[in-house]
Amino acid sequence: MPDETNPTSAAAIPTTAPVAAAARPPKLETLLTAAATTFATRGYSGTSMRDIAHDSGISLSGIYYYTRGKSSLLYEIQSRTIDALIASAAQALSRVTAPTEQLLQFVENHVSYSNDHPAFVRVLSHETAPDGSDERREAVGLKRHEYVKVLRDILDRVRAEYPAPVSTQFAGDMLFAMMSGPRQWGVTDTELNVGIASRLIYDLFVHGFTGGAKAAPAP
Amino acid sequence: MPDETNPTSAAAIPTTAPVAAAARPPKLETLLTAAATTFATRGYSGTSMRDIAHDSGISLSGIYYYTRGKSSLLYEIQSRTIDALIASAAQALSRVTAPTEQLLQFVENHVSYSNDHPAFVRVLSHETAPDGSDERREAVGLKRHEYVKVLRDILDRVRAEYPAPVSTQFAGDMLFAMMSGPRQWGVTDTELNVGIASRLIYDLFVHGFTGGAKAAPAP
DNA sequence: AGCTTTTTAGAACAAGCGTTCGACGGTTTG
DNA sequence: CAAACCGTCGAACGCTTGTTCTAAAAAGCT
Repeated sequence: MPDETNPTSAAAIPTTAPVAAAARPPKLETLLTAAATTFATRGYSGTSMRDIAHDSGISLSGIYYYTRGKSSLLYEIQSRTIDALIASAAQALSRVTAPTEQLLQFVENHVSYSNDHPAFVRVLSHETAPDGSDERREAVGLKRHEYVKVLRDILDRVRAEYPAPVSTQFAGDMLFAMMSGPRQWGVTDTELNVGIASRLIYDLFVHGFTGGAKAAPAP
Repeated sequence: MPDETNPTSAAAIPTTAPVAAAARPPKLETLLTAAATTFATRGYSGTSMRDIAHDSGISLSGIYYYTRGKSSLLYEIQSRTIDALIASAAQALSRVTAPTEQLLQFVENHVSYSNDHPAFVRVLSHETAPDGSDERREAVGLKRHEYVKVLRDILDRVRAEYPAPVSTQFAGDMLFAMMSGPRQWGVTDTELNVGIASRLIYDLFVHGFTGGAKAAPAP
């Protein structure tokens, strides 16, 4: 009986495994992916366990063998996603040292991860469990804050080199808004290359729409 | 029997209305406000008609006297909001002529309206009816596009005066993302003055985080 | 006063919800 | 071979959902 909070699944080591063992992902993975996709499109409350069962190919009651329930599914998705995001960012940042270069790395990492796992990131940033009353919500919130803090520290270091018209906190939130967008309003073409998109966001955020030209309207 | 699609409610003109007639808003208004607030906090699917009944003080069945059903409630909220947003923006823009000044006016108008009616704007930008299959969804989408177009035209005019590193469409979406944020990530203090907040967004968007300084990391 | 129209609300409806239960076949263990 | 366990699923449970029905109270009119 596997538990969803199992750290690293002490599965039996296949010493002499069958040769043609297809390397298909374990069912928990399939389940979480299907759930994330459905949550992302229909919303948490708009998704029924029967929807997830249908989309994942697992029977309704079978889901409860792998997870404790609907809210646990959401928690697991959000928890894994923010963990992966933090780890991925840390690795990306270790490659450069200059503040502006680290900023670009952070943006590229976030955009890239969002592009690879759009459903998971969307569920992380847009959904919240109405029922899942626990310290779980706070646990996710805490890690999210940790991730935000990483960005803010970078911005502080950038600010030390160049003048900034707004606070670090405010600028950080705005940058997150840009990176998390756009599934709203005009909906910019999502198929532009990750590197290019990251660069566009970076340039717009750092230099502004007028590209650093001296121009301000009278208040 | 009032109809929700009634254009301007041909109510009887109170020629000699009772003197102490309390000027409390008509019930439809109360209903829509309560529904918008609940939709904004619990989400469309997470909100039950009984929730709305409770929050509005109107009985469950009484709601169906004023509206056709749940999805109609959402449509009415979104439709009224985008209409008001367009009208409000048009009026604000008529006050100035210079492109950058119009841009600031647009931002101020949007932020101000979002501050006055946060629930309505949130429902407009974040919620969508899963069931409300109709030309209604497209009707709202069309008007939304109209509103987006206003911003893009302004940006085009700004671009004619100053060089811009990104496309008008992309920049417009990013600006909307900034203005619609932040109910995510770090959650910037929402209680800062509307005028100041608008100015911060404007400055960050136009001049960038480095305030127009010459600085770019090596790619 | 009566009569008609507008507005309210309790009760009930079928459908869908999250979750649990008990049993099934298949593999591993003794 | 029997026993224990693992993974899986159909069926059912109690409860909530959006919506409708019916009737009674409130308001307007003559």
